[in-house]
Amino acid sequence: MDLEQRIVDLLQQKDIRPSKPRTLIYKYLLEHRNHPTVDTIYKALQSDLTSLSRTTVYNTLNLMVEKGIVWALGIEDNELRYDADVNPHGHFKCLQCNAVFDFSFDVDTISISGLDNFTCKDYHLNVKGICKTCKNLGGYSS
Amino acid sequence: MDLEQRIVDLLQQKDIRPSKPRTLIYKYLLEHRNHPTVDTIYKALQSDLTSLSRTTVYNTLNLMVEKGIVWALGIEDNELRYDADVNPHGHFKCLQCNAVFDFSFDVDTISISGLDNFTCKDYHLNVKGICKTCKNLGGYSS
DNA sequence: TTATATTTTTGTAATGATTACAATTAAATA
DNA sequence: TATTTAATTGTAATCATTACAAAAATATAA
Repeated sequence: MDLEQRIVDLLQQKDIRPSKPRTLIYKYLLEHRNHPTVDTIYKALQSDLTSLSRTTVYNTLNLMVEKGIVWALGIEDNELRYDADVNPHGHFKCLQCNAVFDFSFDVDTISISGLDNFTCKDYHLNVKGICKTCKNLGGYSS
Repeated sequence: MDLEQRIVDLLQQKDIRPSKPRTLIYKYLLEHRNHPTVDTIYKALQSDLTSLSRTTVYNTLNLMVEKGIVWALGIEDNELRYDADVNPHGHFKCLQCNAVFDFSFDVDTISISGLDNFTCKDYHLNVKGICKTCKNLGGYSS
């Protein structure tokens, strides 16, 4: 089964009617794991779907976040970024070069206190610091 | 030593000149741990400092975030919230009542992969789910 | 099929948080 | 005191996001 069909199946399974814009937007997210913004997605898809509206990108992403198949990331604090990976995972942001790196962590190993009897659905770990490359290049004190 | 003086000392130690607005804003954050917005802080301090400008609140918070004594939280996705607690800690957001709860976790117990040779400065864990109260009240399926 | 109802998409206008900027005020230094 | 520097203020601009109504597409019923 090809990718397009698998996307259609997933959307239907999540009660999202698989229209052309929705399928394309989700496909873009699957194929671009660099946490794109609404504008990036909108501009990238204009060649495939000339009639596409920016509002549709917003509507679609909001719907998918609501249905739990997309994450909205508050990495930058002026605009949201989107991620098709909804498994527990984290984002490291380098304070020097501002690059964002994905990393994985094991939820079960975290000893959390203060959430007894809470139902936890998704975990998102944000870490800030200096990435390997910037460390090697030097120039950052402390 | 009283609170005011301890705030002045902290600010000076962080190379922030302890002006009246800055001291008051930081004091407000210390005494209100409910992740206030810029507007909440601005309105609350108007009675103490009638000349206070919204821009000053923005400038001050940005400065303190930069100096590492305040966190900017992307809990709501339309506006930033601020937190004087800069120790590793997490925020739980209830998907039903939208309340935000602080919780603590032990950084050292997390098994992270993908950040070898990265310098990690601060850790922030975001969890979404259903809080204890909403669970007891029921009405949320799945 | 055809008609009707519902959902989706679109484009423009409005909203609202945040920043830019220049003028004013306050504080530090000589 | 005079002078330089830093902080504060208020207004205007920016820009991501949402509201809304019209148009288009899709589903349902006769």
